[in-house]
Amino acid sequence: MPAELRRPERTFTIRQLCTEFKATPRALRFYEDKGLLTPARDGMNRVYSYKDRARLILILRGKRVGLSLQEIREILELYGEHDEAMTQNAHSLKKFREKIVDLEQQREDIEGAINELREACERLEKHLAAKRPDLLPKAADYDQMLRARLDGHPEMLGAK
Amino acid sequence: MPAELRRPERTFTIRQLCTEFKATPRALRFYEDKGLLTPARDGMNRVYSYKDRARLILILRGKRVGLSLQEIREILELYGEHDEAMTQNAHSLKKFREKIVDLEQQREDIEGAINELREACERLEKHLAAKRPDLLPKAADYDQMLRARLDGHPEMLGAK
DNA sequence: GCGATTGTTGACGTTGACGTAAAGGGCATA
DNA sequence: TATGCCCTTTACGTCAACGTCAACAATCGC
Repeated sequence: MPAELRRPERTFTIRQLCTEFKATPRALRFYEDKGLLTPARDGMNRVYSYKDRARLILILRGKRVGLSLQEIREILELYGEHDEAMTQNAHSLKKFREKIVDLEQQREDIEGAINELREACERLEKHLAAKRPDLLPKAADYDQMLRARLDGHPEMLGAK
Repeated sequence: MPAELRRPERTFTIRQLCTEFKATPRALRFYEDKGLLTPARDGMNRVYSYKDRARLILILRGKRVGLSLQEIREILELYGEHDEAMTQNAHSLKKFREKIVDLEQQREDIEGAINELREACERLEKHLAAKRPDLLPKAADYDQMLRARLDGHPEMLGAK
């Protein structure tokens, strides 16, 4: 991650975050509406801190693994005030454990789905290779795709 | 898997499948509407074959990993007529490969999310243990949850 | 000063995946 | 015969997660 981004006093405009993470302003405002983000203001304009940016990363990842905004908010709130009503934290704990079980199941499902898709691809390739080899996509296309994924945010690869 | 369920001539009512997989009749009819299922009929009533049940399992797993019904249908169609328009299959192939990359990313995300949730749980537990040990859930609860998951469909554990 | 760009707040529209209610048929049990 | 229960279809409702559009403010370059 570039040192530039790590400087705690660094701030971001809504558009900067949007282009960085391929989101839309509407989405960020929506998250704010739902209480997942609370950027500062400069007059009317939103000013996102480095912490806000970190939260956004968590939000987006949460979404990718199928969490609802509501669930994501619960998780984010854990990083906030630690000395709230304890019963609520006990409740969070329970829900988190449930979610872990959920995610482990999901991981298994994904393994299975990947395997099935791989097999389906193999069958399709054989089928195509036999009858219409001209339609076979080049291996380069796949490379291209992979690179496109990694290009965007290399710093997220090992992000904690 | 009980031999009973494997007998190819075995059929199921809508309600049987619903209770088995915790779905609703509305959902199954909806899938049928969208072309993902095509059960036989006995008069007006739907009669699901063993194959229909297998498709349903695939549908539900597809959903769990975040596939849309549309995408699931494409996959299911692959198991059907193999000699359709080849260009369409070439298109499917491309989309499948994209989906695989997608799922691999998702798997990474899930790993990360699980780790974070585990850490969060640990922090919470320490916090609670220190201040309100009475609120700590028993380990037995977690066991209970795990068993509840596995109870339902033991045959799905190794399902292909 | 003017247009372009980027920002703001509503308010309404959209899409996917169903839920729900209405209206009815078929069969069993009391 | 009536009371349930489960099945059917058709049609409208809902919820999340935004998209889209309108109307307006602030700032930048020229």
